[in-house]
Amino acid sequence: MREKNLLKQRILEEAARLFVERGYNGISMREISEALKVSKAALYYHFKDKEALLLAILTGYLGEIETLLDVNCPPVQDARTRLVHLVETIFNQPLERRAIIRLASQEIPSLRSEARQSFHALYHQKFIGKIEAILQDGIERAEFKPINVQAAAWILLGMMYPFFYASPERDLQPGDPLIYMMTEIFLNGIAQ
Amino acid sequence: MREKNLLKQRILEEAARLFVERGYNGISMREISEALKVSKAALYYHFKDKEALLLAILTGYLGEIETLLDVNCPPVQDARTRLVHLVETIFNQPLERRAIIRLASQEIPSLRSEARQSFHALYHQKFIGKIEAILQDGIERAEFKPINVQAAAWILLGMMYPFFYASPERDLQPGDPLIYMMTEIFLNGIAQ
DNA sequence: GTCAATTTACTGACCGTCCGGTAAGTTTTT
DNA sequence: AAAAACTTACCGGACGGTCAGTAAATTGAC
Repeated sequence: MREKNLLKQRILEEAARLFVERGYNGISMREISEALKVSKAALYYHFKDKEALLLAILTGYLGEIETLLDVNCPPVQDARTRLVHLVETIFNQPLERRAIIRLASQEIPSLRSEARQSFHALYHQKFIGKIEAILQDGIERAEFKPINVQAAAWILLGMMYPFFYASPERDLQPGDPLIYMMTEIFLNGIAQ
Repeated sequence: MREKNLLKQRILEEAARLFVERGYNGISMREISEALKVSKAALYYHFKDKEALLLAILTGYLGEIETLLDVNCPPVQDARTRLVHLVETIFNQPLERRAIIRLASQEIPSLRSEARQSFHALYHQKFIGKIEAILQDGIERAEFKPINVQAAAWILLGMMYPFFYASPERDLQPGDPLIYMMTEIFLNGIAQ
């Protein structure tokens, strides 16, 4: 039982790396299998098809980030503090993990419509919705202006987006002053 | 001469629409030709290969936006005004054109390395560089804090990024208060 | 504890389809 | 007539995906 599903985990990691680098449609199953030095059919033993592999990567990461956000931004503080912790939580993730957030929003159109709809709901439930909830809470506590929470969540996410690209100069380490700057810019903008 | 290159123009428009919708690697030459009701080979009469078609779309739009920015944000005003006009200029573009900015940053990794490098330079020269120049000017005029202009340009662009996706609710019309809000958030954040 | 039966975790060969791209011929414009 | 603007027919190869087979691990009857 100790080493069970070792290959499955390696497939998830390597495929995530490659999809982030060159996009879902830019990577073939053959390339993934060759990178792992296994047969292509081995991928299909662990995942029904290519789309299932992508979905496993995305939903797996969404689960991770949901847990982290629930732990780091519980609704027991003021909304400002919670937003600061949310941004910090995201940038505490290594760039290769963070980049999966970009992969998700980028590759949603690549999913077949059934999977697309259900994944879109999950993405909102486990990630975007958390941001919107904090913003809504801040408005009700009169910490923030009565803004459009959906749009505000997009804008906050958008500010971070450039730092979800795998590139050394965009790899902000925890504590980088730019993270602080981004948070301040946004919070000052929406503060009541 | 009147109708010269009529098909070429239609190819550029239809391919842009499809690439924006499903990505460069998600659209085949056959699909583009079928959408235009011409043969696939007709595309190859006007464009050397698929990559040349993508590059023509991207560089064509970069040329457009460069002209617009040079006209609307000349270096004869304060940096704040120029940035306001820059954001307005972008949102004066119809969503389907704006979305090409996203296409560019998204599909740069899909280009073969030679084209990738030269296009990356062009992208900087005609677009990102303009934003950085205004920011640099604002810093020198002591309008803005002495920030990292490259990162600040990314953040400004990032804030707009969610509105570069083709979706009705993200289609900000010129004059939408959200545009004003975005600009204010950013400018307040970097103002000296 | 042994050993046959079954399940797990793969491999190698192969499938039909679609891909980007081309060569040669045909129609249309000048 | 000749150049421009296509179409038709085709190519080799890569694509996602499947299938039969198998070595190794696990299980269960005795």
